[in-house]
Amino acid sequence: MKIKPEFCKVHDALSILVGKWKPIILLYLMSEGTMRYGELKKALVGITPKMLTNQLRELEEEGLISREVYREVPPKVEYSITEYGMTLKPILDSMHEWSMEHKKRKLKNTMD
Amino acid sequence: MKIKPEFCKVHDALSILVGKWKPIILLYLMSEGTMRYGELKKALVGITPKMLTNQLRELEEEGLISREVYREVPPKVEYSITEYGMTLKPILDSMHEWSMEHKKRKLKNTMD
DNA sequence: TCCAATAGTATCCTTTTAGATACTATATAT
DNA sequence: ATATATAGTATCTAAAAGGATACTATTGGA
Repeated sequence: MKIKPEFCKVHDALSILVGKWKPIILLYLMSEGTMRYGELKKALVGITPKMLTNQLRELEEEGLISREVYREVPPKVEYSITEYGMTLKPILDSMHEWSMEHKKRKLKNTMD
Repeated sequence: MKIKPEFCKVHDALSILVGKWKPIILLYLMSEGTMRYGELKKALVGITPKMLTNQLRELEEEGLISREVYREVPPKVEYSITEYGMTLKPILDSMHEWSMEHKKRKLKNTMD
């Protein structure tokens, strides 16, 4: 059996999740529900406005988060996780879980 | 609460899985158990030898696959999934599952 | 003696992703 | 009239990931 990456479903799922700040943004919104642009910017230490906007747009594009603009001055924009985005939670949780074990394992190996 | 990507466990897990061909290689070895370099090369349509070697080395580095060299000519090298690598299977399976639903969803949305 | 088969390396180039930094629009409060 | 707060854009640069292509070592068999 032959295959190309484009036809690999796991590859697809990963490509939606990948981006230096995407998992963190999702996790934040999953636990907070809603956050303003500026709040996210403060929480994500080191992110540039360009990257923040970019990652948010890509997540929105996939329907994982939603963007609500309040027509005020100064501007107010709120981002929240969608119901659909929440369907990713079990996957993120199990990755978190797995990663903790992986770290332990690596530590043990370097001690031998 | 503030956070950097390096301290995000999900980010860590992803960085192990990411690479254009890594998920496919893992899935192959999970289902086949063992494959030779050349078999993988044939299966992974379009991969260059450099990339194949690179992805295999990185997966080996993490302990997810193992490499066995037979001292023969012409050379024979077999790659297999490790027991440890198999612990990723539930995660890959759920990503596969999720991705199929995601595709359906996208399709439905473009039809509206 | 020369070729075939296998599992790679080596080198150079292109594309993608991310970082740094400066700038913008606008109603409100002073 | 000016400064302020917020949510971004714009532009340029650096680093990482991936692709194309040619090359190598080895030895048993014709």
